[in-house]
Amino acid sequence: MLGVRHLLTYSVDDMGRQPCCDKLEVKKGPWTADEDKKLINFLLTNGQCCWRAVPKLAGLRRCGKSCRLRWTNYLRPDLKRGLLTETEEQIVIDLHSRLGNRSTHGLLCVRWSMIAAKLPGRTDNEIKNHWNTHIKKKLLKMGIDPITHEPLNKQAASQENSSPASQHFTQSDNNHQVEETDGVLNSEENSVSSPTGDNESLLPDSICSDDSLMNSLWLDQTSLMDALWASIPEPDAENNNNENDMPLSSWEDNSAWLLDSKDFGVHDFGFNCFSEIESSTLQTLGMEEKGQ
DNA sequence: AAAACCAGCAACCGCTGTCGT
DNA sequence: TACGACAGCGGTTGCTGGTTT
Repeated sequence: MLGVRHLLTYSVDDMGRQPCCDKLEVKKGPWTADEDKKLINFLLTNGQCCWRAVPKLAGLRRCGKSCRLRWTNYLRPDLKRGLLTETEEQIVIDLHSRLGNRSTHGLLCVRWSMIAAKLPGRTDNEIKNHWNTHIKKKLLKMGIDPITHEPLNKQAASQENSSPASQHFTQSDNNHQVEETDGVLNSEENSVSSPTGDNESLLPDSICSDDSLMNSLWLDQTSLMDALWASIPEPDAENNNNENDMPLSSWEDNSAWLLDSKDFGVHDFGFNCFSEIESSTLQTLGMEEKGQ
């Protein structure tokens, strides 16, 4: 880290928070194949380091943040490409029902990163996009509110009653309805793992306004989540019947999309064999991070 | 054939948490 | 303890390609 950081020219005048990049000279918009090539070459050679220094060192006129995003969401070799499978979708829906709408100040807040962590090769951005474009509509079509995961008709009825407290007690019933309707969600698990109700929106105002109580609820759920995640199978293990979803055993397998890329070839990156890089790169990444 | 509309996705923006000094 | 740098996260935007009129 220090090795890279000393390359940056800070001065006393720089005191105060700097913008993450020089807005005037930074390029925005879609990445070109050449930029991708530079970034990949740099990261494979040097490993991930201080992102702010990456564009400078890699010869890119990009914001460090932009480089990180491009790498993590698109260029990372261990990414899966293509649409989410049915199994993956189900996991996303299930986790969303438990993690979604977690809010500290009444703001919508979905833990996409936590969901993504359970889907190897998928990024939070990808899952978020897939949710907004596909799953949301799917659920609405099925008559399920994508935010609360309650059946829409039931929600409308409870809204008519306009009693927030009454919503809290409809959760387990709703889960059963979901199972009866489509069989997608395992409602028994849902109800067991969410004894307190998952969504703040389902809780009475009096409870939501009680910080200490909400904290304890959250802590309970956190431990529950640990147990839950341990019980969730890795999607790959289940998807063997799907030809598009064969388990990818190695970096090389996961990089198939790179080999197929029409924009640039493997040799453009300056290396010939991904498998050689797989171990060395990962080692480098780890060592570089430690060494910084 | 052209314009309007729509859906999907990549990328950006702003905020927050963490770490180092 | 305060402050700045940085990485990471989630919501939003805007571009692009496809479809409909």
